[in-house]
This record gives sequence, structure tokens and C-alpha cells, in this order.
Amino acid sequence: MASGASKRTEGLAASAVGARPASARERIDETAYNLFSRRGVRAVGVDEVVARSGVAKMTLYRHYPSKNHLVLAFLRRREELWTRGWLQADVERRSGLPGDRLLAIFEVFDKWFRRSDFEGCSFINVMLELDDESHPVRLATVAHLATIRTFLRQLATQAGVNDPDGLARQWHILMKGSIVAAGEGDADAALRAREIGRLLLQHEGVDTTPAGRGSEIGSPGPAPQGS
Amino acid sequence: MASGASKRTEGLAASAVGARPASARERIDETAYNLFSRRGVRAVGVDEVVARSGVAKMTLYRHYPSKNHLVLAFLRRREELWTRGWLQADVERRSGLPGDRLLAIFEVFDKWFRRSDFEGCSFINVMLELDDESHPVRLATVAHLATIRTFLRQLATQAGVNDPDGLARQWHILMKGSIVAAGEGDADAALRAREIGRLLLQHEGVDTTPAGRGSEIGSPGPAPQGS
DNA sequence: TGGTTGTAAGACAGGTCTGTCTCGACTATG
DNA sequence: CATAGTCGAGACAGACCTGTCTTACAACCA
Repeated sequence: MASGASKRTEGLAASAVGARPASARERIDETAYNLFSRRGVRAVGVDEVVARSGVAKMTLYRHYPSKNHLVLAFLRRREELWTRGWLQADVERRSGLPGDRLLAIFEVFDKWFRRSDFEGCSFINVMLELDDESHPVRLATVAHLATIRTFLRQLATQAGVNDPDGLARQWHILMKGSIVAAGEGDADAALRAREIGRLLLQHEGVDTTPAGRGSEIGSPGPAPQGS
Repeated sequence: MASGASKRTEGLAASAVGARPASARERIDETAYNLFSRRGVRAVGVDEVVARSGVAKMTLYRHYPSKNHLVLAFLRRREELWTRGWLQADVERRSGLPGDRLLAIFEVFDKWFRRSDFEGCSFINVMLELDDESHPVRLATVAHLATIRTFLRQLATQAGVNDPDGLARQWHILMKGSIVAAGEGDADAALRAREIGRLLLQHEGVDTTPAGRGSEIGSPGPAPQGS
């Protein structure tokens, strides 16, 4: 055994030579992401984040003055990894008509819903965990959901619809409804939502590729979970 | 002051002569309903239910052996008051075409979403609060959501669609999506969902009354909250 | 050699939670 | 009056929560 393997780096990978151990902050962020995204924020205590990341409690509280700040950082990371790095990236990778890109959302969702570790939408989950409308964390979830809608509005604009904001909100209703249905256990929820979406686009006069072939381009891409 | 007004009945109405005070059990059930439906189950402790219902802790634990049992009773009551007593009753009060009754769901939702004390769907809220898939309370929420879908399937069958279960699940996606959107702050979510629903029915060849007149029949009805 | 910095480990305070138990006041019945 | 049962009030145990503080150790530099 190499004598240099101190206790400091145990509990997580990256103690091998060359791959220097992740900084305390990085370990905290990744652990918080994995725990909060899967179990919500109320059900996960600071102690568990500390234990799983192999960090001292004081180290966590030096980086984040309270658990709320840690949760807000988690939500920002979720937007970075899930919204931008996964959903938007996968959808924008598709060439083809703008209408196809809107429909592609539900093809990406379909793969997501069939994962055994499907965790749902953290923004919805955390929003519904908090009863106080003015709680800063709740406000943050609402803002992050609005970011998703901004993306949808861009796609709707590219598709040339009459009321891009209205279509984005309707599309978002389909997305959120299908996510909840998937959480309930309906693995086909994305296909059901896509069918509705196709009708909606048809009604708006948006062109789409008929059969579904031609939209099988994107690579599987990274999982929505953290590294 | 009537000397008969003891401390036992203070804190709730019904201490007047003739209207005998509600039994301890009824006070517990009603208080639990009001608290759990508005704030979720994790955020409300047994102590608060006890304090607000003016009941002894031991009395609560004599009726319900644990908080979980109380929550399960709350969910049953929610189905009774919200699903059957409010949603189904209001929708079935509408005469007219079966397709109109499906659309009426979103008219009922529209009034609901505009209430200042809109509380969302307790089945969704509680389901997303619990991470453990096999938790008995979570299983109960999924079952109660399935009850709603059974009602939708009946309406879809009456409307003569090809795949009543498929349409019920799509309709439920619209309902759940619009509820989450309303929770996010979009008061017009029901109208957006109804527009999508109309398209869906049109595509299925279901007749509906075109303009929306002829569907303004039902009385406001009782609020979805407890008495 | 000695001093500084960073941080893991963990004790601790003060609050909350669920669930149990005791006590005293009230009511009903004989 | 007497006795038994019901129930509100509240103390309590044991677990968990957030956030603070202390101690000990390792690494690095002069």
C-alpha cells in the first residue's frame, strides 16, 4: 500500500496518483447534488452531506453560511447540469426542423423516464416541498423553471408560432405533467405527451418530420445526474 | 356568558347551544386536513395538529396509532372531499356532451387556480415529498391518483374514444401539468390546458359544444377545502 | 526547529420531531 | 355522595435537525 494514501481522500474515488483528490468544495457540491436531486432537500440533513463527502462540518459551513445557501447552490448546479448540459444540449444537437426540436424534448424525456434511477425534476420537487411562497429557495425554483420556459420560448419563436410565450407555457405543462406521471410510475408518459405535442404543433401550423425517423441523431449523451 | 362554555370547546366554532361540539375525532380529522392539504405532511407535526384541534396528544394517538395512519386518513378524506365531493360532483353536474364534461374539468380548475388559498394537489404534493417508493403513504397517493384516472376513463368511455385508458392518462398529464404550473404562479394554466384538451378531443373525433356557452351551469359548489 | 494554514473529527447547544406516560379536571351513573 | 371513565394539559424520552466550537493532525515554509 502506498503510504501516501491518507484518510483525507478515502470515501471517494480520485485518490490515485495523478488524479488529485477533488477539493473539499467540489466534494461537497457533488455529494449535495446526488443527495438533494434524489431525495429532496428536507429529507437530507447537513450531517449526511458532510459524512458522504468526507468533509468536516466546519468546512461546509465555511463555504456555505447555511443549509439554504447550499440548497441554492444545488439548484444552480442542477440548472447547469440538467437544464443546460443535458436537456438543452441534447435537444440542440438535433438538426432538423424547429418543430422537431420541440418534439425531441419528449424523446429525451423518454430515455430519462426509463432509467431505474429516475429522480424527477428537482425544481418541481423542491418547490412543492416548501409551503412558504416567499421562501428564497422556493423563489429560486420558480426562477429556474422560468429558465426552462425561456428555452422553450426560443424554440417556439424559431418555429414561427403566433404566440411563443403561450406555446412555451403549454409545452411546459406537458413536460411537467409527464414528469409527475413518470414519478407516479408511468414509463410511457413521454410518448403520451409527445403525441399531444405533435397535435399542438400541427394546430399551430408548425412543420415536423412525419414518422419520427430523421430525429434519431443525438448520441445518448451524459446522464442527467452529476458525474 | 353562559357558564357551560368550558375550555374543552374553545378554539373552534360549535360551542353554541344546540350545535354540540364536534367529537375529538372530527376535530382531529378536520384540523389535519386543513394543515396537511396546505402545508404538506412533513412540515406539519403532530404537536401542531394537537394544538390546533384542541385535543390531547393521547386522544390523537388513541384514534391513530402513528402519524402515518393519520396521514393515510387525511388522504382518504382528501379523496372524499376533493376528488369525489368537489371535482367529480362539479363535473357530473354539467349536462351536455361527454366531451364537454372532460373540458369542464379545466373550467373547475380555472376557478380553483384563482383562489388566493390555492393549495395544489395533495396527492402530488405528498407523493413528491416521499423519496421511498415503497412507503405506504406514497403508495396511497399513487392509488388515489389512479382513482382520479378511473373517473377520467369513465368520461373517455362515455365520449366513445378508441383508447379510453390512453386518453385518461393524457388528460391526467394535462391536469397535473396545469396544477404544477398554477403552483408556480400561472393563474391561467387551466385555460392553457383546456385549449390543449380541446385539440385532443377534436383529434379523437369527440363532439363538444363549440363556444363554451352551455357549460355555465353548475353552481359554484363547495370549496375544495374542508368545511 | 518552529510557526502558520487548512481541515477532519467530533463534542456541543438549542431546537424540533414522534410517541409514551402521568396527572387533574370534568361528566355520567348509581 | 361515590365511583368510574373520558379527555385536556403537559412532562418526558430518545432521536434528529442546524449551526458553532474545540482539538488534533498533516503539510508547508522560513
